[in-house]
Amino acid sequence: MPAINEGRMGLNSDGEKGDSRRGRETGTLGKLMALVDHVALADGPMRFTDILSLSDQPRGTLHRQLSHLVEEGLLEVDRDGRYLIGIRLLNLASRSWARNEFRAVAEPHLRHLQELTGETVHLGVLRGSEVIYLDKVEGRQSVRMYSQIGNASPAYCTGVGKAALSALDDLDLAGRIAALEFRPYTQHTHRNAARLLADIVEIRVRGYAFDREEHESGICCVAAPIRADDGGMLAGVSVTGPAYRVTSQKLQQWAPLVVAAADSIMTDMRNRLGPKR
Amino acid sequence: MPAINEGRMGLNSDGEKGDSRRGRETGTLGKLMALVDHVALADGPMRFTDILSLSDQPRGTLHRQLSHLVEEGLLEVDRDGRYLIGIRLLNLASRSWARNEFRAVAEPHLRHLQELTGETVHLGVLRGSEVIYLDKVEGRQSVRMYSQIGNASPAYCTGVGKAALSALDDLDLAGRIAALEFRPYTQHTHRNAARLLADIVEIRVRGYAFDREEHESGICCVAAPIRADDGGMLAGVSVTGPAYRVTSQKLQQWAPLVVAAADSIMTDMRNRLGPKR
DNA sequence: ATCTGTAGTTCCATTATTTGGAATGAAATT
DNA sequence: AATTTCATTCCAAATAATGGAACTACAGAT
Repeated sequence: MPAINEGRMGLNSDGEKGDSRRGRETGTLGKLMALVDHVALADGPMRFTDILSLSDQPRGTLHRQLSHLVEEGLLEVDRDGRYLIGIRLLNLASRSWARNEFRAVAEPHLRHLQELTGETVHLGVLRGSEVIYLDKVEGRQSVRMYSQIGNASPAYCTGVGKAALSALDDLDLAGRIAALEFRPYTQHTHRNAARLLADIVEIRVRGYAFDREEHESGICCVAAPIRADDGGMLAGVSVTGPAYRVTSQKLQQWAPLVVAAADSIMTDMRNRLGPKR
Repeated sequence: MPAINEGRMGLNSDGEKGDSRRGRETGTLGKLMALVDHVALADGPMRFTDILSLSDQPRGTLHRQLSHLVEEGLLEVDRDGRYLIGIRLLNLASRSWARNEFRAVAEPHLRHLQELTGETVHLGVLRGSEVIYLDKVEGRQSVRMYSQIGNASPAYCTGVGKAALSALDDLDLAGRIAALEFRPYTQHTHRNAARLLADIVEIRVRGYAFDREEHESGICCVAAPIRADDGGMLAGVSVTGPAYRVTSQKLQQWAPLVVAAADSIMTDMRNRLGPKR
């Protein structure tokens, strides 16, 4: 089965602004991180002038900002003076991943779910109106494992994303949906808020979500929401596979397993965090 | 300690080429990233007061700084108000990794090297006096796949690190070594600059480096340097395995293969970058 | 209930950093 | 050689960060 990632990376993170524009300004940091985003979202290395045209800042200002980012290792310059994302980010991220408690708690359950179903299992957290994949367990180890982890996908057309959205209260949900731009990745992608909301209502009743080729043709999944105790964090777990193998019956059959895995993760989180402190 | 640089010390502490110096002139960003580092390096979530005791800043200042970092997603707060590394970093890092040209060019060669030797192959880049692992190809291991990617290890006691150091000119090398703190990870770890320098001289002559349980007991490797065209970036490739399986003979036997892989990667980089623009 | 200590948050005049227009370099292109 | 494009440096003015202190919240002890 072809990986669910690689070629699409440039596209899927493009359209939507991952998090609704907060009224708050973070001053200097916000401006700098916006630059990092520009460089991260670009298809390749960017020249000074490329960035200048995207950011509405004067030359002198931009130049110093980029210099600072490079000095801190958040960006790098290649020998042609073009800007790239720096590897310091990789280092920071690997730490954040290795020490992420939620991920560590979930891992055995993901593995178990993978063994039960034989298909790929994903763990993703909701961030704004995107899902960021925190972990992935595949059957036969294919190589491009890391490529999926850390990837962002739109919440409205992925199983994990819709499952997580379904756990939001109406107000919050409405806010995030308002920030969406519905982009037709496949013939089955929801085209508007009404269709998405109808789907989410069903998901709330059922307790689990389906994605039948909504994000990528030929890829289906069933997913269940994971609610954090404090409600601050929402996540989801899913079983994903190619449509020719993962039939509707299979999805139905796996749904209780996925829900059970999600519940186990929630329970473990509560148990681990409760007595700890 | 035999002075390779006694008289140069004054010079290279001033030299601004290597970024090993923490002479931060990045203003606000530098202070903020130092906080991110503190949180990233901690063993677990940190309370406000914990960070306060590490950073020498007033309460009010620190509070606002942390707020900004959280708002930008570089940090997160858990339900107890403790600070963690944010997943936005994971997302940025996955992009930097997926689009890293060097990694992409090297990958097939790493895979080939893995097949030839049957052991684990690493690709790492030198950053200051640390090595950050960019990629890893394992034989059949199922679990710890990306635990290594993005990790930083000291350059002076890893194969990849020593190989990369050996490609530096004397001045730069002296500067980075001056910044080192020799920590005895194992019985075989170099304890001082003299021993390390002697090793590096040998590596320069041979063209490849050994690590015989210098960083981790029971783990050996052979590594070769990868010099970037512009000299700005240095990297290394290595074959690593457990000492009981990876004997000295094996290391010797693999050395030419590792060097050949490194050379192929260099060639490919030149060919890809040259005509491209 | 009150006191006391610890942890976290907010406020605002002062201070230091960032800003941005314009001038200067440095390369390509004509 | 002249022109255009791109990148870098400078410095007065604008703005954002600073830090001391006052304030809230909560826990445990008296």
